[in-house]
Amino acid sequence: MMIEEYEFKKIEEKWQKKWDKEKVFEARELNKKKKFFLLEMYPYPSGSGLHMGHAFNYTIGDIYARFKRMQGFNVLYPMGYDSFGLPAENAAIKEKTHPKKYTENSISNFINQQKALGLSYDWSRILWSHNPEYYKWNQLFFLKFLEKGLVYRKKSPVNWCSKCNTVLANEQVRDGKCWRHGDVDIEIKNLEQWFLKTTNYADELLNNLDSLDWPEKIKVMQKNWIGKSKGVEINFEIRNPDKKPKLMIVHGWGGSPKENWFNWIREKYKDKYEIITPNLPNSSNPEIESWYSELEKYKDKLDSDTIVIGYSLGGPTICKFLERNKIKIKKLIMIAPSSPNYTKEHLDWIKKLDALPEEINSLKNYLQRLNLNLNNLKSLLGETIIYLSKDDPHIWDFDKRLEEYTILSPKFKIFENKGHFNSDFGITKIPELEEDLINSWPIFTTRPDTIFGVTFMVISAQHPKLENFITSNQKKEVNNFLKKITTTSEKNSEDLIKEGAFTGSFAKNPLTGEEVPIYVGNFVVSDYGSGMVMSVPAHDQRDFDFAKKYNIPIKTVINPPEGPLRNEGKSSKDLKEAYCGKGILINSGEFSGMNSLEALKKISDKLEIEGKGKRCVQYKMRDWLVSRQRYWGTPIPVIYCEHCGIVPVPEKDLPVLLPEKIKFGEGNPLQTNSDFINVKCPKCNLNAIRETDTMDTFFDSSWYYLRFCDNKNKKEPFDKKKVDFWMPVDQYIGGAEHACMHLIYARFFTKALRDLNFLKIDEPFKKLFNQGMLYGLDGFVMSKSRGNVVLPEEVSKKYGIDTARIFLVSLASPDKDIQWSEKGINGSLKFIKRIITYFEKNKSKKEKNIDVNPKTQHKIHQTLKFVTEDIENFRYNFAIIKIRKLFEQIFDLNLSKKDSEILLKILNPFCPHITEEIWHRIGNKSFLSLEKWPKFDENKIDKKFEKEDEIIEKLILDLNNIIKIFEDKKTKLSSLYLYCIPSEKEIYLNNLLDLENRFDLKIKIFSVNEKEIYDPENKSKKVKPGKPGIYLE
RNA sequence: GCAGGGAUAGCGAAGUGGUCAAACGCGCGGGACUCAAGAUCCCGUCUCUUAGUGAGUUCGGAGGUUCGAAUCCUCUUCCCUGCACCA
Repeated sequence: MMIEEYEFKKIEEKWQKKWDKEKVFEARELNKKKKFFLLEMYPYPSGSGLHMGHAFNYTIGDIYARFKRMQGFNVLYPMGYDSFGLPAENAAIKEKTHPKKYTENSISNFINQQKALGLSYDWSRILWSHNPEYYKWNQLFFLKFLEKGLVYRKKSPVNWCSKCNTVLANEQVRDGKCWRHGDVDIEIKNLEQWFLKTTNYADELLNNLDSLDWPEKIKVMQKNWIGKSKGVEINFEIRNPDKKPKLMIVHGWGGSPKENWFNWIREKYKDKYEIITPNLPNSSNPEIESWYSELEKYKDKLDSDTIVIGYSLGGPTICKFLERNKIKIKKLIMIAPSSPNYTKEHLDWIKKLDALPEEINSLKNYLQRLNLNLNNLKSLLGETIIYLSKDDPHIWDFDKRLEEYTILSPKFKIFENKGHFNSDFGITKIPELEEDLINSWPIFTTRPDTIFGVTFMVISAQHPKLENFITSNQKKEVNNFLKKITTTSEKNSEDLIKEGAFTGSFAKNPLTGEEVPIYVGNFVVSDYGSGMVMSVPAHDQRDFDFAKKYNIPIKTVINPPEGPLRNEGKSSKDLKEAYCGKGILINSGEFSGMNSLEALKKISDKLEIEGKGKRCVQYKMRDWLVSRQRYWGTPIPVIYCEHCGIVPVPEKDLPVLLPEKIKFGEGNPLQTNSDFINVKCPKCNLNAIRETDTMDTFFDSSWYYLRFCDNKNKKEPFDKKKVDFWMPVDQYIGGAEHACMHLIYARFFTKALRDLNFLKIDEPFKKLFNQGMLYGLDGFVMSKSRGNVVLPEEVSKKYGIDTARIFLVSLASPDKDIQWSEKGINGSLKFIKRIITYFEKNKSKKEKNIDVNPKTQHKIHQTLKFVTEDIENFRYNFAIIKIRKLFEQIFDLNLSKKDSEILLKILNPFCPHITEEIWHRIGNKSFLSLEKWPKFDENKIDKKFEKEDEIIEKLILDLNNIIKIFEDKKTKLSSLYLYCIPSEKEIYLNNLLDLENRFDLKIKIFSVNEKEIYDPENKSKKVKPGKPGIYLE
């Protein structure tokens, strides 16, 4: 049966073909066996093919799959390709070919290379994301998310990579650079893009982490990424001496700007607001167009800093106006608003009115034409507050009215006895309105205990509302500053000096009443909290640096619990740094003397009671920007219609196919493809255009594991029952680089799909294993461009793929990064050869003289036990060591067929081809890969053998030492006399033959208490337990 | 700066209170086999010493806790990975 090295290749191919042909590794939904879903992160099929790094990766998974399969699990171990994406598109452009052709070529190379590694995938489950049968479901999910409000479109500052020619998600920006192009600074562009509302699940994503069996490192990374902080949102009243914000008041049907409550507001707020009071048509003429034409006059006056009050019918009227003109305002206050939509009940109610028939008719007409789309309106309103009274005679169904407006997520203020707010009391009797008319900004802080130390505010230089703060006096200074920070490209935030400029506006501290200046600064993040911070220079290092630079007062309000008082005998100029710790409050009014923790609670309470703030949580995590301005991805299934706005592609029209005939040149080829862009609007059937952005490829990889459960389904993304059967993934294997991207997105998807009733589970990946990275000879990550790739084909040509597999996993524990080097691979080859030799020898011995020594049994079963545990826990390196040791120990023994087959079985996951071949050659017809994993017999394991072994090993060591000395003296030895304590005599007797053979000596063993003892040098006196006396001659 | 992980014999890499001069592999040295080479097998591989022993110095560096530390604590140097002005 002699197997020679040159046969390796032939054997590998032979078994790979057989496994394929007999569908050995195909998974079925069988309930008899326990399921086990093992998954590796599906690879991007790189054009440069598969290198040793991949081989390392997949070997780790394959060993596990084979192990679990033999253990009797119903294993699902699939493979697919993350085949959309920028690199393929770029490579195709470079090589003047089509991305599809390029990608499919890469995939088929990948498959061949993977098969050559002997990986036991269920190839029937293969999938690739550029397949319309796959990305169709991306589009479906997108639409479902859109319906549920989990997808939205927003204009906001986004990250733009000039080399990728597209926007990037937050997660894809590192150090202000592109994740793919370390040399490209990210530009911030203000674009309208599609976002996935990942933040909806921020809390669940965070909380569930504890329940996951994942490496601590990944969990910590996700925790930091989500970045939850608890604090208080404090309202600071803002004053721009130059410019009063606008307050528009829209009266109701039959009203006029002269109403009593309106005069009251004008009087009280004339200093704080520029008050706009459109005089709308009266009740005898509620013609929709005439109302609009009046409002139209004020169109350009309204801005993002404006507050609008709409009373009664004025509420939905102003809503319609804002929606129609897409005007963003800061706050909408609706008092006793009419229903946003015309309904049957509405009509019934109108009929009951004591009004002229013409009036009723025109009101009916008005309402019918209102046709308000609250969904579109929502994004235009910064904040919405709705006043309702339960006894309002104009509301026919109170709960329904609440529900109608819920879509705007307003703050409802509910009263019991205010009627339609137009009684004799008038609206002046609602103190809450005053609270809503404060022109304030919420400021998030985790340290409300330092609020008495606020000496200035800083708004982000990137803030979209920055303009509202700049006074004409300060315009020049601010613009100079803004220009400076966009031109200096010291993006390394490490060295970024805190800079800013005074905007001219002020903010009023809600507790002290003190006014402090508002600065614009380069160190404030625009989309965290409200983009403005309260600065307490005495107790925050950043604020301190800033205050020093611009000579802003520093007010100490906390003394450290220990150490010198900070405010005593020291002017702020003497302070060297901020004190950021806890302590005792000073200079803090009624809170002075409390410790920080107590004050934090008390101050928060006070702010909440007085309506000046509220406790809240903030997350660092942002919503996931999924639009990409590139061709090679899933088209976003949306149509823009001039009349109907954003219209989702109807589900029946899916998939929106990515056109194959395209021209690369300037920008995204979809934009220049008229066949693709021009469509009829599904709603109104007029000409419309398609969205030309495609989806981030992380969208594809967020649910591919679900498709593996049912990859050929043409009717739906997957059969729910099949997903319920296989999911969650029992063991996921992949690199740590995806901690904050793929692994968060996939978790988000699972939760979102759960809430859309696609599946039941909360978490997709029960266990996660991070394999290490394989570095090239030069110490860098393997990549073709670096020229340091090692191809598995080359290695396996020299040594065989089984050798390579064993070598890779015995180098180090699989979670460690390793550097490739062929150094040492000979050891693995030697081991393979040893296995072959052993079975060759064993076979020729046939069934004679079978070793039945309990010690041998102990060794086999002990090893079996360890190896099983080691593989289970990904300690492959240990498993190999233990198997090697066992071979060493039994090499010369003639084991029973059953015992020797145990050896083959436990080796199979590591070197499947050669073991399968041996299995076959020793006369088995079945596939070794489908054999049962041997069970160790606890009864055969006896620790006493371990001790015995130790003693004998030591003896051998000693003997070797002594013999060497004699050899040096050229003395020939023939006899060995051993003296031991009586209880150990048996041990030596058991090993007598072995020792005699080994040393070619005649051996006599004496117990020290024996009378007839031959001991010329009194060696028996040295005897200790475990240490015999030795005499040689 | 913050968070996480490292530094172990010529190299790779185990080892987280005693059983540790430290698994295993590579490399290297010696031996067996061979005309020879390769392959294979056996032995050795911190230093000194020795009939199998004993002693000393080691686990990035410096201290400490302990009867006892590669392992625990403090400080420190260097390396990697992630995040980064998140209020």
